[in-house]
Amino acid sequence: MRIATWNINSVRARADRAVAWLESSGTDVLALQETKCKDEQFPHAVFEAAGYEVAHVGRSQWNGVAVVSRVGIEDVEVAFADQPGFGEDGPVVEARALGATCGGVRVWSLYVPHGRSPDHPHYAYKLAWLEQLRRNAEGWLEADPAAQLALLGDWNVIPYDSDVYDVTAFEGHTHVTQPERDAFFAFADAGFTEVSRVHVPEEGRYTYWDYQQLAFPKNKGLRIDFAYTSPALTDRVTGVSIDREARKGKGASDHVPVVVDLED
DNA sequence: ATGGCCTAGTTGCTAGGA
Repeated sequence: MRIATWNINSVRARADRAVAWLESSGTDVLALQETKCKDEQFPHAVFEAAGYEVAHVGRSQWNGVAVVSRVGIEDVEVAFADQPGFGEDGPVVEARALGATCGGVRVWSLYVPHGRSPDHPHYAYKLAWLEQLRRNAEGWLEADPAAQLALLGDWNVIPYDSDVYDVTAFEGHTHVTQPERDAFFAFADAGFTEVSRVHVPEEGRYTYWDYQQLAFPKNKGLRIDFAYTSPALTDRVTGVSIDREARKGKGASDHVPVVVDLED
């Protein structure tokens, strides 16, 4: 089975591109982030015509996450327990996490809050969000140590200095602060393995390139999209790839898919 | 090659992204 994660940066603008990629890559389950639409606006028909079922949560033009699958979708959750919210007029739970069981694997599509700047309330929200997700993940493993869990998504954290083209460009910014990195690595402490690092250990293998200033041709990117797997699922992983071909051409998302292969 | 921001809504500017 082949599973993947991709921040699509508007599913309405790129539904055809996403389905073409699903078919050409032979992907069975895809976690999408930043669909940027409400549920009723999601282009279901485009995916269904290709044989994929869709579970989506989107409440506005912002955020939005989905799981699409051709091996079934069961037990959909549109948030994790006690998922922190954000808002000027009181916290509102955003469409940033969706869980679904596909082909026996519990897949979570995750869009971690950006943080905006280290002194912005969004930054505290980001840390709280990651901590509460990690508590849930620990609980899922505690309840079933043999659970096959995949935490897939745009983590909005640059774990190592080598995961950015020039770390000095991020001084004073989010993504590289120690609390964010600690929150990211806490999932490893909880028993999960970030399998893209295992199979794609080389530096300069980014998953995101800004649209501006020829960032992609110059390979001035960030590595911020990751796949954490539980021990039982890690045992099944045969390979991981980052499909930078998907960044090419007019109309590309600024992120590319991270693909995880599992033995049957 | 891969090419000098993009998307959607409150549209002709603004917010958000990283």
